[in-house]
Amino acid sequence: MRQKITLKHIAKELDVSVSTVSKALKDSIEISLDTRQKVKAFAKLYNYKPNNIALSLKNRKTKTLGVIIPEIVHHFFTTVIGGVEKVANEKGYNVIICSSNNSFDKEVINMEMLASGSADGFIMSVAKETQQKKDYHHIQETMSQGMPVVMFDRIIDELVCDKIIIDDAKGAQTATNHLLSIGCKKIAILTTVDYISVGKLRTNGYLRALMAYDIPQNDEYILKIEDVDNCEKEISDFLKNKDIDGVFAVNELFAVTAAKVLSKEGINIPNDVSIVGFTDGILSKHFIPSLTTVSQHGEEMGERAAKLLIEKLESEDTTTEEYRTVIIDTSLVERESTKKTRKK
Amino acid sequence: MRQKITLKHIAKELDVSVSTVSKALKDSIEISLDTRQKVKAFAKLYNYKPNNIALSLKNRKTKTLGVIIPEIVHHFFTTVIGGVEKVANEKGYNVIICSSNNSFDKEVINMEMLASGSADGFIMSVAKETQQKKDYHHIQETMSQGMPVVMFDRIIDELVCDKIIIDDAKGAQTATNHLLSIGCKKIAILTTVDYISVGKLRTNGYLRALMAYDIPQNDEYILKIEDVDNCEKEISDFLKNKDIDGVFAVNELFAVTAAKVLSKEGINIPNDVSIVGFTDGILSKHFIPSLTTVSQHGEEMGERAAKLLIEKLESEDTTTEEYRTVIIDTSLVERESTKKTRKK
DNA sequence: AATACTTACGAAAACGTTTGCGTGTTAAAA
DNA sequence: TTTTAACACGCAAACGTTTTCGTAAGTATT
Repeated sequence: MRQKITLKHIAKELDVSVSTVSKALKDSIEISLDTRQKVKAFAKLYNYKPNNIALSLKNRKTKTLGVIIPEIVHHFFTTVIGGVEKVANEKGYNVIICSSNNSFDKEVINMEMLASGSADGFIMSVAKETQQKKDYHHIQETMSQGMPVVMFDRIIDELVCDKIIIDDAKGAQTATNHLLSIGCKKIAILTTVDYISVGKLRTNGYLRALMAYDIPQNDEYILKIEDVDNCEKEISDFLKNKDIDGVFAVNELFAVTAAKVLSKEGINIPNDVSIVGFTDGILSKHFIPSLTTVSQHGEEMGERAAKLLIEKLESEDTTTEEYRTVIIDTSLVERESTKKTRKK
Repeated sequence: MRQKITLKHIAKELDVSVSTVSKALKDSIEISLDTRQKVKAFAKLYNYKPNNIALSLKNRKTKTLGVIIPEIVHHFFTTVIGGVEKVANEKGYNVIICSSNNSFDKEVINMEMLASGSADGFIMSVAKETQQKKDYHHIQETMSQGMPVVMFDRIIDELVCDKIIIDDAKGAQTATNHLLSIGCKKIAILTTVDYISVGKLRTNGYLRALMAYDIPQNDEYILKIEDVDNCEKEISDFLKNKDIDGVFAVNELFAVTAAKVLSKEGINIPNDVSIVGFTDGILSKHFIPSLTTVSQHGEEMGERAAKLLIEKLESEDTTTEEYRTVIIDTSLVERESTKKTRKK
C-alpha cells in the first residue's frame, strides 16, 4: 500500500531541500529550469497532491463552506444545497453539509465542530427547536469569532448577519390572490404553529390578501398543524363537511393531503375546490391533479447564499460591517389544482 | 471581533508554556492541581476549542467521512446520507457530502479534493458517466493510498472494496412475483439502459420471475429508457394500446408516470393494470393510488456503510485485507396500486 | 584582481497541536 | 550536609506546507 507522497519524500528522493521542491512545483524562477522539470516530472509520476490540511493550517482558511440545515431528506433543502454546491465548486470551495435533524443540541454540536477549523463560514437554516428556544448563542459565538454566517429560509430576525429569504408573506398573498381571482370566496388555510417563522409569515400573507378583498378573517378556516407526521387525520377532520371553495396550504405535504382527503369525499379538484400549495417539489409536479404552487427557487437561494458568503470571505477583512438581506422572488406555478383564470 | 483563541494565547496570558496548557487541559498529573484549575477556568471563560485542522495534521486523521453521491436532490440518496450521518455522529465523526451530479469529471475532482487530506475514507455511489466510461482510476488511486472505500447501490463489481447493496435482482423478482401471484399474465417492465447496473439487475430479476412461471420473454413488453427527464412521452407511446395487466417499474418516477398515462387513457389501477415500483419514496407514498413498491431501506444502507467504514478506519491498520459485501434485504410495501392477493 | 551582481538553492519560521524528555527546584532520605 | 527522589514545568520535534531571508558559487564589471 503506497503511502501518500509529500514534499519531503520528493525532496529526499531528488536530493534537494523541501523548499526547493515547493518552489519548483510553483514554477518559481528562483529554481533552475532543469531542477524544476525534474521535480515536476517526479511529482507527476507519483501523483503528488498537496495536503489540504497542511494548507488550511498554514493559510488559516479551509476553503470550505459549512452548511447546516434542519433536514437532509427534504426536497427544498437539497435544492438549496444544489445551488450552494454549484457556485462553491465554481469558486474552488468545498462544501460540508450537516443536518441538525431539527434538534437544537445537534445544531450546536455541528456548528461548533465546523467552527473549530473545518469551515470558513456558514450557510444555515435553523432547526425548529432553535426557533422555539430562541437560544442563538452558538450562532452569535461563531460570528463573534469572525466567521461569516448567511442564513436562509428559516432565519432569525434578531441576528445581525446576511440573509437570503423569500417574501413569504407576499408569496402567500399572491397564492391567495390567485384563488380569489378565480372566484374562490371561502378559502381555508393549512398552516403550521406560529413559532415556525415561515408558517406565520405565510399566514399573514393569506390574511392580507383576504383583507384586500374585504373578506373578514374567519378562524374556522384556519388550521394550525403541530404534528406534521400525523397531519392527515387533522386535515381530514378539519375539512370534513366544511363549506369551502379554496385551500391554501403552506407546504407541499399539507397541499397533497388536502387534495387527497377532499378527493376521497368525492369533491372534485379544481372544480369544487381549488388548491394552492407552497414549495415546488416532486409531489406538486407529479400528483394528480398536479398542484398549483408557489415556487421558492431553492437553487437560486443556494447560489445567492454561497455567492454572498464567498464574497464576504474574500473581501480583505474590511471590518466595514455591512449586512445584506436579499429577497428572492417567488413565482406562482399554475397547474391543474386550480381553475383557470376566467378573465385574461 | 474577538479572535479564535489558541493554546498560545492562553499560555501567554497565564505566563506558562504552551505544553503546560495543553497538558493541563487534559488533566495530566504532570501539572500541579493549581495550574490545572487556573488553565481550565481560563479556557472555559474564553470558550477554548482545539483547532481541528491542527489536530488532523498532527494525528494524520481527520475523523471525517467523505460521501460522494450522484445526486443530492434525490430521496433515496438523502435517506442513505441520513443513515450515514446518524452513526457517524454517534461515533464522533464528521461527514462531508459531495455530489458528482452524475458527471465523471466532478466525481474525480471531488474525490481528489477529499482524498488530499479532508477525509479519512469514502462512502460512495458512482456517477452514471463513470459507469459508462468504466474508468475507475480515481477510486483505485485513493484505495491504493490506504484510504478505505465503501460503495453502495451503484457499485463497481471489478473494484475490490467493501460494498453495501440490495439484491436488486431478487427485489425485482419479488416484485414481479407479486404481480404474477395476483393473477397478472402480461407484465411490462419500465427499465433503464443496460449500463446502469441496478437497472440491468432489476431487469434480470423480472425475467427470472417470468421464467419461473414459464412465461417467455417478450421484448414487446420491455422498455429501456435513456432520457429520464423526458420519460413521459416514451412511456406513453410504449404503453398506448398495449395489452397488459401489470407493470413493473425500476424506479419511482417510471412507476408514477406509468400510473399517470394509464389513468389518462381511462385504465383503472389496480383493477385493469397493477403497478409495482422500486424505491419507497415520497411519491409512492402520497400518489393516488399509493404505489406498491420495493423498499430499499436506504437509511439502513447508510448506517451499515458508515459502520463498516469506521470499523475499517479504526482497526489498527491490520494489513489483513478483508472486504465484505453486505446485502440488505428489500421488502415489498403493498399499497393501492396492486390488487389484493386472492389466496391467503 | 577586486568588487558587484546573478543564479540557485537551503535554513528556518509559521500555522496549532501533542508528547517524550530534559531540568531546575524543593523536599525527603541517608 | 550530601544524595536522591518527586514534582512541576519547559523545550523541541513532529505533522506538511509556504515563504522570507541568507548565502555559496559563479559570472560579469571595473
